[in-house]
Amino acid sequence: MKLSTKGDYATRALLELSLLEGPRALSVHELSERTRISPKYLEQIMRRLRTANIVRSHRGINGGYELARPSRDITVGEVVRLMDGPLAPSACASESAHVPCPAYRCPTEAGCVLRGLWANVREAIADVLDRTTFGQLAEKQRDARHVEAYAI
Amino acid sequence: MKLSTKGDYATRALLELSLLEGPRALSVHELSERTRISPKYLEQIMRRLRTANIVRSHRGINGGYELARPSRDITVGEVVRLMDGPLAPSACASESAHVPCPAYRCPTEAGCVLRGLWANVREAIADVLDRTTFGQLAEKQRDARHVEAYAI
DNA sequence: GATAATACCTACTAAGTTAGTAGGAATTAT
DNA sequence: ATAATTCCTACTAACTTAGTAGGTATTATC
Repeated sequence: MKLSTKGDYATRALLELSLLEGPRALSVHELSERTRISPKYLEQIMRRLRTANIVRSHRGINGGYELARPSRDITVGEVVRLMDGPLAPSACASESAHVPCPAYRCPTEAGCVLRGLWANVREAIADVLDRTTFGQLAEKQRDARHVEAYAI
Repeated sequence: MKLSTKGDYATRALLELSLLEGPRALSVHELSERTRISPKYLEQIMRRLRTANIVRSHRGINGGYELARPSRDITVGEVVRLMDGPLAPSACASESAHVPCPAYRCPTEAGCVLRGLWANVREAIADVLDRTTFGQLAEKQRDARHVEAYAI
């Protein structure tokens, strides 16, 4: 049930953008330094986020990427699905990319209790990821740093 | 967040064994016919389930595999972890195979909000899979067939 | 005691996926 | 004009997956 580096890195980059004050853009170069992600690889990830309309870009010198929407309107679920595919453990239990059992690996679709189970798992994952926005994550991170600063 | 065929097939085979009346064994040959899983591949899976003490085997003619414990004492979570590894999307959020952030891919462990998120996902998945036993699944499947029989 | 069906074990492999890297074209503020 | 940027396609090494192959050990039955 592992996340790929693409999903991992995409969420990190978006969190970084969400932490910026106001609508500000960062270049891949800056983003890669802050997140320690290989710039060329991060570049691919950012472009994919752009075509999905999660970030938008400005080209040329002083170019970069910024969130296409307020961070509170971008869910982690949306991003993970984009980078890693459907959340369901099995294609037969997927909402976004359903494949009927006979076309998948099940010999018998009717009354497949396992499908019900995988659907429950999918539901549980989606419940967490679709309710979590980058706005929430950024807020939490800012709070944590605040506490840290006082603790020193 | 996909399950591998190993995890998929292992749960199918165990459900098949759980559906048997009383403590009865099935050979890999029989199991593979019922589940339509390649016998040689299924054999490997069954042996792995044996070393994990989920099934036990009898060798020689009339040999086969049977559940090592009552089906109500075998959880899906146990089986999925065995075949597919930890449930957590990220190693830093894993309970069974934790890897601290700095040793993983995070530059900064302290106050990592993403780790908290992945831990929530792990928790949600474990909640479903560790509470579901093969006894429950078998019961549901029997009920479903009952209904089906009446419906005809 | 021979036979046949079984579990056990190790090794191999083809195909697919992952996690990048390489190199250049188009764009744009200065 | 320059330099920093995004954009785009292609390539690749390493790893993982999903099996297959071939043989050994065991055991109920005849």
